[in-house]
Amino acid sequence: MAPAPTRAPGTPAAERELRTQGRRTMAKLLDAGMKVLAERGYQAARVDDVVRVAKLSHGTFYLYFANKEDLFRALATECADEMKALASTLGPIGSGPDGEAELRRWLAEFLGIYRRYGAVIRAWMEDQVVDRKQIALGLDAFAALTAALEAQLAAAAPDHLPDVDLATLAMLAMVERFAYFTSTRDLGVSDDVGAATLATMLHRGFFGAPVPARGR
Amino acid sequence: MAPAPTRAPGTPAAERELRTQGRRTMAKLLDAGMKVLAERGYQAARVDDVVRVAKLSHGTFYLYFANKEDLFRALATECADEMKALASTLGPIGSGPDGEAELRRWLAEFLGIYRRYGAVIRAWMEDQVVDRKQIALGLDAFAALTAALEAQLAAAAPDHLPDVDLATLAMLAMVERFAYFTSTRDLGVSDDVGAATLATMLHRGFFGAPVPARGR
Amino acid sequence: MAPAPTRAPGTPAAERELRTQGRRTMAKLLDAGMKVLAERGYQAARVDDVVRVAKLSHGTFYLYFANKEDLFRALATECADEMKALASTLGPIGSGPDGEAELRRWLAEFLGIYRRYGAVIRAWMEDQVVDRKQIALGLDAFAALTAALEAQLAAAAPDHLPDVDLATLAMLAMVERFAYFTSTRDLGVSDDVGAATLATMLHRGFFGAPVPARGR
Amino acid sequence: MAPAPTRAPGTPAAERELRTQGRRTMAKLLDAGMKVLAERGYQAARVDDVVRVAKLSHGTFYLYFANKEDLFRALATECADEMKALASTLGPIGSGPDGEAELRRWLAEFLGIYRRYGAVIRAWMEDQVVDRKQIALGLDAFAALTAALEAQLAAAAPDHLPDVDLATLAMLAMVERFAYFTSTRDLGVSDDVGAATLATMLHRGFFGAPVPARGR
DNA sequence: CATGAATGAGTGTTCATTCAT
DNA sequence: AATGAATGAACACTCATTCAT
Repeated sequence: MAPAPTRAPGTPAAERELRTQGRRTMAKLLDAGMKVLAERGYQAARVDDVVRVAKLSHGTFYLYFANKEDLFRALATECADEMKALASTLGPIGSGPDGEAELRRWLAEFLGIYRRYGAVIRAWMEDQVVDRKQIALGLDAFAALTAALEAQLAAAAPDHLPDVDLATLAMLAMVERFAYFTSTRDLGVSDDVGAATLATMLHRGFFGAPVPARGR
Repeated sequence: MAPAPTRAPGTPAAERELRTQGRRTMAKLLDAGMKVLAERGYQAARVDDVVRVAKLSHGTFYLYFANKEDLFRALATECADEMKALASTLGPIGSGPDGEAELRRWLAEFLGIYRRYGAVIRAWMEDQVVDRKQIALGLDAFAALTAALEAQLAAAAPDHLPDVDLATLAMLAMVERFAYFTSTRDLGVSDDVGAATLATMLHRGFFGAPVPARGR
Repeated sequence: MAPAPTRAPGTPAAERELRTQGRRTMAKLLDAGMKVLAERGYQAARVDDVVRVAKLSHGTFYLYFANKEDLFRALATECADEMKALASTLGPIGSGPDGEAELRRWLAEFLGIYRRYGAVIRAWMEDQVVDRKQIALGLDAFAALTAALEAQLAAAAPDHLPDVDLATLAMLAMVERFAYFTSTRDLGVSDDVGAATLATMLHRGFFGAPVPARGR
Repeated sequence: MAPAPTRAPGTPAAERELRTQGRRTMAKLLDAGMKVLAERGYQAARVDDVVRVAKLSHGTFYLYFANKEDLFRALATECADEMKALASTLGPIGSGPDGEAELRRWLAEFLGIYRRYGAVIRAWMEDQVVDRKQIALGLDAFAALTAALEAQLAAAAPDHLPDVDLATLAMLAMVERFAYFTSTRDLGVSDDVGAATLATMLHRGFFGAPVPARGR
């Protein structure tokens, strides 16, 4: 008899149960949000842009998200989840060819995530975010990556690096910027080539891989 | 007092001749602009903030700059000049201790510039800038740095790096992010310590410096 | 199931014939409407609130009422009917104890009506209503009350009051506000006590009842 | 030399020092606010309406008030001040002609205040206000009036009233509603006539004034 | 009969820029 | 040379109402 546990319309959809169409609309908004974030950046992203890209009306947006922040928070959560999952997959990186291969594989995966969530990651790195919860999500995700990398770095290069913490930070920064440049500037660098180049440099610079003999 | 050469009020001061007081006011605005840029970031910087920090009125601002962009353009010009000057001072970087020392010196200077103009450099790196002229200024400045670094990198490591272009880009990115983190997050890292750490890593990772033997 | 008499969906139910369930739904909406009106007031009452309280969907509302106004008009009609019925029951109010008793009885009944329809009455008194038809309903209902009171007042106090019209108005206003305060502020005053107090004051102030001798 | 203690533009004017023109504009906004409040009521009052009446632009409004609430708070403060001042002027009200005269004088003053601040007073009485500070202002002002009236009522009629608290409340309510009706409905009742009628009724109903002998 | 979804006009607020003094 | 004041376009968010299922 009771007409089902419907929530108040107007309640952002995170707390409602969505039907097929509702879920499709939500996905449209998330996609559009990601697109707008990538194009305009965090501060300049307008709800207007999002709904235009999603081909929906202004009002519909607020049927699914409490406000602009809420949409970005949802994207940040997705991204943080992916990054933490990625962090857990990093295997040992010795100074030999196997180590470089593992590094290459891992970096390629990172570049893949960056292709979708780059704008979110950038927003974290560049301190564009004001919202507490989102900052926390970012710190969390980065902490996971840092921990994974630092563990391998410490194992591989116990003493030739002046400061493992700082080195890890530098590595992460370099990886992120590299991903940014190769994904936004049209450098014509594929994920695979990018990952390989980056892996080589990092392997030598941080993990103690030997530099091939000069000349020949 | 001066009979003629004054322009109509509203003409940005760049094209007027300034007396002592005028120059002082202009300097106040530039300083305030830099401060606000550093605190708020490019997008969030408000003319309001600038004039409040400069302790001047709203109207005065537009006596000296045609618009917000114009102020930031002026700051960008200053910054580009410093960076190009810095680029021209980079000496040869061999794989020995002299090379590392030169690298360290140069990086320390860069960190110094970053301390004042970090916000501008960041705005360039992070594509926050929309204004064509500013983008051009940034590309120019970065091109100078890139050229200087790439020249030394090519001389030092003719063939052990897969892609010198990309490697240079990665280096620059790393240096900038490193500067950013050490200058904004309170990591308690002095310019000197930072430059030393960074120099060591770069020297080994890019310039072919040998890694000290493992263990001992 | 019923072959013909159903109207196009969207036609407010006032003009449709309702089955058992339909009548139940309508009652739910009216109840919810009254509740929301009481809590939020006329202007702030949202269709959203009404359907949430009624545990029905947004669409359903418009199956029964043409619009928000329509619901409130229905409530206003109910209330006006009750008030007019009440008006017709007021008996003579002499300056003796019988008069006071009659006044007390009548006021108690009024307080009862106010308990359910207070929000509607208040909306009338406070000119919150914009809708012509509702205003007319209110004027009508108040006219009935006024006429009844004025008749008794004129009979009881032919000449000691400066202006019978104005006095009646003042009485009504006082009664309404009294009902409002005692029903919303938690003054812990029961309908009976309230009616008694009010009756005493009105009886003396307007109907010429003697004030008991000072002292005792 | 120091260019004066100017505050940030954008800071609501309550905290800035205003020049002649600024003060004029502020007054315009306050007047317009009062007018709109009276016409539209608290909830329906739009900033748009206020600036249209004041013949100012939208942006100007926010130069003088932090937001809509802030304007109404300013009006409420003015009103509360007037009411508290009025409360302090109420003299003894005996059951003789002098008492009635004092009551009449005081009521006439109240009606005067109501002519300007009626909309604010009504908003308080009718619980239209949501803002905490404004509610507090209203309670304060009403408490002052209540205390003044109650003191005189207690002195004049120590024991013939069933409940002095409730009686005071009823009196106040009646006075306010009376003021409301005579000031909004076009009843053609001047402040003086209104005050006289009201004074007579209250004097007899509450302060124990004798009712003139029936008939003659 | 009922529902979830979508819409768009309306409202409060911010901020770069112009103007009169 | 400097200032206080005014402007209006842009943007976030709400809510009565309509529609497809």
